[in-house]
Amino acid sequence: MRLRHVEVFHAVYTSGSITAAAQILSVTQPSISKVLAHAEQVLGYALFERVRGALIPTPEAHRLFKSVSTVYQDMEHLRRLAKNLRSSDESRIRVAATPAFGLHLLPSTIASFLSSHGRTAFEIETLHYEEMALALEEQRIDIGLAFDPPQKPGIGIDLIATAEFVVLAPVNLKISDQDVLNIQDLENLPFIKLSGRSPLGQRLTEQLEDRSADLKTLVTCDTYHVAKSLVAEGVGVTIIDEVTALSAGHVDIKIWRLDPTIRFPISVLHEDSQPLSMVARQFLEHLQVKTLEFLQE
Amino acid sequence: MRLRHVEVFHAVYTSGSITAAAQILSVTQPSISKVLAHAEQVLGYALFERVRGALIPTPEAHRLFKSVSTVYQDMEHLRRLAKNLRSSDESRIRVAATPAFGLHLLPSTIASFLSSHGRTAFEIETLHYEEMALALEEQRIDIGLAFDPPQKPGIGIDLIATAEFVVLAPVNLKISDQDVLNIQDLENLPFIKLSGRSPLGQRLTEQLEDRSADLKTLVTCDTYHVAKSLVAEGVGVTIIDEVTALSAGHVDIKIWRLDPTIRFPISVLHEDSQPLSMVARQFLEHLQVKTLEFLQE
DNA sequence: GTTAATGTATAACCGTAGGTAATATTTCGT
DNA sequence: ACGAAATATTACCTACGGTTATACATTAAC
Repeated sequence: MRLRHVEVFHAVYTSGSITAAAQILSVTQPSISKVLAHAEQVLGYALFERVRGALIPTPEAHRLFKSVSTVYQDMEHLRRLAKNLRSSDESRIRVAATPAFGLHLLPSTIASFLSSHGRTAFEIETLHYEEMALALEEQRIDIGLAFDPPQKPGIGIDLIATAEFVVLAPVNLKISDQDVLNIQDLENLPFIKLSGRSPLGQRLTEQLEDRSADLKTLVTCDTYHVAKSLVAEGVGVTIIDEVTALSAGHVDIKIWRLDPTIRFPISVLHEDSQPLSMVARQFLEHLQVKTLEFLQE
Repeated sequence: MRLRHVEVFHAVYTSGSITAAAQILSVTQPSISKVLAHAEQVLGYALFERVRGALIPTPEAHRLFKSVSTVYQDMEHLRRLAKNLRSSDESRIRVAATPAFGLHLLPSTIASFLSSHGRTAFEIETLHYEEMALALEEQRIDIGLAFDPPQKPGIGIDLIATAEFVVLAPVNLKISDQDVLNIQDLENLPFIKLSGRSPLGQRLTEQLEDRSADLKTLVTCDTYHVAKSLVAEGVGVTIIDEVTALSAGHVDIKIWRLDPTIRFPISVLHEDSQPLSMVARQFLEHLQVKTLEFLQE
């Protein structure tokens, strides 16, 4: 069984038709017909039942598909990695960040870094954590910036700062006279919750459970800026990371500190086996300074 | 990057030489030279440094190798699966069992099954659990027989019996006047421990820790029959599954029941998506009956 | 029932990746 | 200096996977 057989089988199985598979793989239909027939011949059994023009996968095809899929995906992964290894430009920094950083802190940091380090090229992506780990493995990015990322073999994590959760509420909503709130103060207000899918959302959910807070969750979302916008619209209150909270555009919103505080790390991710370039390390220094400044406001 | 590039790169990287790689892949040396050169050409960077005849992997090669390995392994897995799907003989039963079952209970069960079901063909393998799960996925076997197997997606587990741990001691060793022992009775004796690598060994280790038993472990081993042989040789005492304990050849060994008992399941594994043949289901019936008989002795 | 539309199979042809054998070249050990 | 061992180069061949053109089968439309 050749790789081409795998690719063709995968395309035919997922598209359900030889003609469609041909389009996916950008070749002509007879080519697919022939390769598929050849595959069935070397395997010794049929992969599809040709019944009245339609292709129906045989039981064997169903069994094969799972394994074929992983081979196919791994091969894609390998191809991307191989491609990204080609161009290693020491004066270019490829950064990925979660949306929380990407929308404000990272751009302003890059702007000030560029003013002192003239000709450095940047590539920026906003990714969620899972894709970030993959992008690092594939060498598509040099550095990732995220809250509280889970450990992964082959990926190094450097702590650059810690931050805390804060409460966001519409500016006209009077919750308390104090400048700090505790979770109980929020119990009767409409609450906007961070999804448990992200590491940070998970950490918050755990903490809320530990403190047996009984919040009235109205909306759940996984991008922190969305939660912030909802608050600005007056939908309800939320508990959110400081970085998003302090980002530009917080008219109509009041920020309260939380008591007791819930802290979390801000970390930089990079591939263990790939030493960072000199510029990249300088940038990380700069990022740390700017982050600390930003949080002190 | 074609699959052939992956195969050739993998062979050269692992063998460290083009000539050796050619032997592994059963082709001639010039072929490898050419394919490797072609791979480097399409990738756009060198994979090996040709320094005085020797091939030294470049940093890029090291980075690629990990991904290449998984593609390679997945492809092997797929090829075996594809091959095993070819020949599905309804009158043949392919069974794998851990050594504990394989050495006595399984052979005697098959013998008695054959006397009533004339022309059934059997294929038997003894495997540890991890390989068993793989063999099921690859359709190399129809049924697996194991103690307390961990759940795995796609693999069904049927309980056929439960058994308990017993103490084995050399026949001349006087431990207690009772017919049952508790763990504390073993505390000053040389102990032979089951490795925590197998599910059963792990379960035992946990139980011993829960009961804070302070045993003097002299030898650790992962095949239960080895522990039994060590006891027969007078090396020490062990706690072992009933099935191994009751297997043939237990002269020189005394079996004690344990109090309180530690029970564990005996289960049959099979692929969820692959319905068992009629004969296979009859065999499982038979196996269950024989197992229960065996444990009642 | 004929026709149009859509999808698959077959035929004839072709370029190239990947195989061969034979030979040159390089480096190491003695 | 020379033989042994590994890699590179050359010339050649085969078959896999591509092409176009066309035949065939099934469904939908009228």
